[in-house]
Amino acid sequence: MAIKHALSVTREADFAAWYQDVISEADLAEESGVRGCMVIRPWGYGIWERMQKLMDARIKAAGIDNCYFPLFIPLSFFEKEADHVDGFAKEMAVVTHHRLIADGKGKLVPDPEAKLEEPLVVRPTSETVIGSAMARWVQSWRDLPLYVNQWANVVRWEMRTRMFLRTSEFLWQEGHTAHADRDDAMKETLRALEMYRDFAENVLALPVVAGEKPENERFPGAVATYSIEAMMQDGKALQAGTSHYLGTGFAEASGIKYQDKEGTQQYAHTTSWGTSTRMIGGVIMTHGDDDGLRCPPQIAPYQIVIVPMLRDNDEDAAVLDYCEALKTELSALDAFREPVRVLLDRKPAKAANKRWSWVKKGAPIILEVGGRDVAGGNVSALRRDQLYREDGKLNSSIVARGDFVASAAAMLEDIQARLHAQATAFLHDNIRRGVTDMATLKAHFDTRNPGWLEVQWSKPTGAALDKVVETIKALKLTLRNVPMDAAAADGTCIFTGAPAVERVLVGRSY
RNA sequence: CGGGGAGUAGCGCAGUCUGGUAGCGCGCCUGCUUUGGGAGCAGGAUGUCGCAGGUUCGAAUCCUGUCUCCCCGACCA
Repeated sequence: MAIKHALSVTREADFAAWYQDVISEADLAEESGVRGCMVIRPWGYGIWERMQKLMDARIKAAGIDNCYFPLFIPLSFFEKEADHVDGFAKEMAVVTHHRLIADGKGKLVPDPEAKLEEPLVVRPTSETVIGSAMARWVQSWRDLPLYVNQWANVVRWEMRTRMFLRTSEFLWQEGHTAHADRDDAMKETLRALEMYRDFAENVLALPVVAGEKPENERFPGAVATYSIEAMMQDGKALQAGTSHYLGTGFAEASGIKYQDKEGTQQYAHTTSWGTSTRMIGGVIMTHGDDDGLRCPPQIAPYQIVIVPMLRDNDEDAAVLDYCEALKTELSALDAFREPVRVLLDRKPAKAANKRWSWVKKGAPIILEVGGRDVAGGNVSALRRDQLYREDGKLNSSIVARGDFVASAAAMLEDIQARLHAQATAFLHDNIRRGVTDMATLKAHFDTRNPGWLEVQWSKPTGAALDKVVETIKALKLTLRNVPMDAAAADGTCIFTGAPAVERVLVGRSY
């Protein structure tokens, strides 16, 4: 029997359309009418809140506290760091007036009298404004290292936007640190990278490759940029988090100086690192299936949803009482060292329709409770990661209530583990190694969902690197990163023929 | 920002070429019948046709401008 899936578009038929369908059908987000900006709906925002909570705990565990800096940054701050300006100038929203005036035709227009002396840009990232504060806060070597993090929205006027993956406004956390020397700053850069890798793997169930970005992919103004790269189900790469060692460039631009133990003035070495709402897109494209999202239990706003089967008769009160008691019992459980999050869906709609809406949203476990379950002391349980039986029917199983409650926490942890295992197998199966010539590389990327290649290269710089980038760009390919755990090079560079020095990932990307 | 497509009810669309005052399906509401797997029948509600100008006796339809979305580039988290 053919399975009738909840979505009308399959991943196989049209991955891009499927992605948008999941976002819409799972009530994650929608268009706002403002160019490139989205309305994040409660289920989508709930996922973000879970990400925030668990990421914030990791940041705080590293001894880093939160703070908040202004949305507006004086233009002059940006002009101080040349590479940074080059990188962001083309995509900044600028505030030039502070008042509107009626034009006499029923319209409001910027009041020419209210033009700002110095335009303000809406932050695309906060290195410059935080740098100016750090310059005040850092005087002595005793003030270092200095750590801050902020949760904020930023605006980058991108030419082409996609829900969660690239929106004009997005939500993120940005960590900024200042250190006495390169070693300490680099240690922090790599600590943040490892924090992200751990978060992606263990919270999002998102397998990633951590590594250093090639020179051409560096953050504007950075000395070194590291990333975690995740592989979507269409084989494309998604940069899911970045960590930058900024050298002394930003410190020189902002005047972050300290007196060392010998009494001489030194520039601090700074870092910055961030993760954003883009991760939600990564979760969708990693764990989603043709029935919608499969939300990893750790970030599911509700892990267990109880759908009562109400029939507008006298039985309903007993069913609801049973469900309330069940909810109380399940809420007392712990999974992943937190109370289990349970929702009793009391909306007056048909049970079958409510069930499918939770399937599309990706609630990890859906419990259906009807009069017969109440009478028999059972629940009907449906695992989102095991939706169908082999015959194509829904894989719901009727189990004794006590047995379900006893196994619920372990079941959630099992769902999390299986999603991770499945995605990890996909990642590993789709990284191909051993390709040493461009003809084979080209042929490889001529196939459907080619995944990535890990190739040996000579790490060219400057014009030589530009040439490599140009060559692969013609194949719609990018250099993703140099995996930290890749084997040592032992051959020749696939691009230049020179002796290879390391291995780099090549693939299409979002 | 360049090339292409599109904006008409909550959603998906027809109507636009050939101007005459708004339609279909789903959804929604009401009633009845159903009820353990996305129900059936009947009745009903919902539109300044993206927005702003213009042409015309008359504009969803023709003209100009503009905004937003989708696809392909360029750009990027």
